[in-house]
Amino acid sequence: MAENSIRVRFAPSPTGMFHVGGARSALFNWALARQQPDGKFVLRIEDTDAARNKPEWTEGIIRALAWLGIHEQDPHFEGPYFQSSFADKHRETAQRLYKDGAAYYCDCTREQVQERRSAEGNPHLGYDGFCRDRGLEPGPGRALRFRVPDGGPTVVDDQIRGRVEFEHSAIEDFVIARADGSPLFVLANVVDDVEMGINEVIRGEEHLSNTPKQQLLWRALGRTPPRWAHLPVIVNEKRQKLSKRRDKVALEAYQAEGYLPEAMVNYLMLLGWSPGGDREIMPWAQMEPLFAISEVNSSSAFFDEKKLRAFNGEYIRSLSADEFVERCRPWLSADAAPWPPENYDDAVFRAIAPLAQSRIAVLSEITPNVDFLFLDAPVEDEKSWNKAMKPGVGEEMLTAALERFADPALEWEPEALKAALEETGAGLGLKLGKAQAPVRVAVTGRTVGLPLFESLALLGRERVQERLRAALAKLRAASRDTEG
RNA sequence: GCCCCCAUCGUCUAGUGGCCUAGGACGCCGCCCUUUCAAGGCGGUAACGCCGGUUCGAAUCCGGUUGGGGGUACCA
Repeated sequence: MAENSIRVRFAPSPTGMFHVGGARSALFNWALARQQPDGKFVLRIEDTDAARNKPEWTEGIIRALAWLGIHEQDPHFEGPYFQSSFADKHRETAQRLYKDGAAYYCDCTREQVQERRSAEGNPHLGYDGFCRDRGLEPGPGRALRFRVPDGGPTVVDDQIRGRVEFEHSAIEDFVIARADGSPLFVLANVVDDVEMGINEVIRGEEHLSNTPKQQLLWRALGRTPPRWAHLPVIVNEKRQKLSKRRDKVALEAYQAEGYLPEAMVNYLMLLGWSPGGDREIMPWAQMEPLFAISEVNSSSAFFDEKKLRAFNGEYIRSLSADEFVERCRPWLSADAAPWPPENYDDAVFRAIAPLAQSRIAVLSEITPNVDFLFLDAPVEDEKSWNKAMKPGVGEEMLTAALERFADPALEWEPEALKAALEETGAGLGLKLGKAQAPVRVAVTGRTVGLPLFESLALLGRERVQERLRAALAKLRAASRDTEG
């Protein structure tokens, strides 16, 4: 291990979904690791909870990281390690701390502490150090507590926040191992970081209050603490930390909607950091060398999906035609698409795709744009229908169009179709904008969509005529109903 | 309650004492282009929370205040 090279870590606990905040954290860490020839990004799965120990959770994490561009095969990647596999080391370290006198056993129950504190009139204060000097031996019901130094503060030097002081009087003698000997997060985390030679810890702000405790632990272990950096939290519209219960935080959810990883990465990097120079849309390769942890903002950032969408649209438009088609594939597949799989025609899709590319902001929107080509009948959208098929326009226009389209001399290609519809519309005193509406709804089911004449050309004369006739029939049936 | 963090347009940010009558982006609103809708072009809306100081000069430094947020477990 190159002694001076950076060793950062990303230490998620497997919960079955990958949090966007975690994603940003991972990205920041990754950039730092990649900036140095021997820099390492260590993935450590914090699976100490038995309930959080499903193998598929871990696979999900690795898959999500790969989606972001953080690949296991990259030489800067190390791991994954599993916290659970270091359990012996954790217990051993707890014992060492006890033997050194840095920690002591305590048999106070939570209730006892509460009672004593209430008696003092300070019910909100934490543990009171009752067992500090009782010299308790290890035994059942006895947890191990860290002896926080009496006087003075612990100073945390944070790369983002600067110097943060915590008075020791405000830090209780915290538990580092439960009565059953199992270690707590605060200990396990430090032991692992020590073991893995982590020299820079970059994590969410919610860990800032753990930091003085951990720094004390590093010192008690005779080690130099890492450099710390606490990232601002990502918040929702109500300015609360994003929570998986109430907010859309799963990276997988965004992926499923058709957000491109490039766009997500770009957007996430901008949450708390900026490359400066009025630049925002910037590929990862350019950001990576520019990123500096000390430039990260210290105030919380709202996760603005609208802006993410805009970025995504930008990235979609920058795709080549072929790439765009490939990226759309998951939404066209038999199990995802709403049409009968046998109706799908790749050549037709390839022909229409470029027209859709500038019109969608997330990939999943490709489906409603092209479904009319592969569905047996267009979707029924009442609002569209009512808007386009107004009396005096709908029936007349459809009738005229049908008549015009029946002319075998009419070339079935966009330009000719446009001219034809312009002409039929003019015959009814309608501009093209008005004239095309009933035809569009009859053929595609919707009032908005891809350019109409290309759509008609691709659908083919017969199917267009068929749909026009069906629409007319529906219209006439409806008017008979109202008259009768 | 206690500890800690934070504070520039609605949002993400640029800004590190004079270049700021505060720049960009998203959003929103107009206009242009136009077969619908987008895309694109042009233009507009809108911010340094408040009060004191320091200074010849503060968005930038200091103190306070207010307002947000995070943490307060034998969770991670």
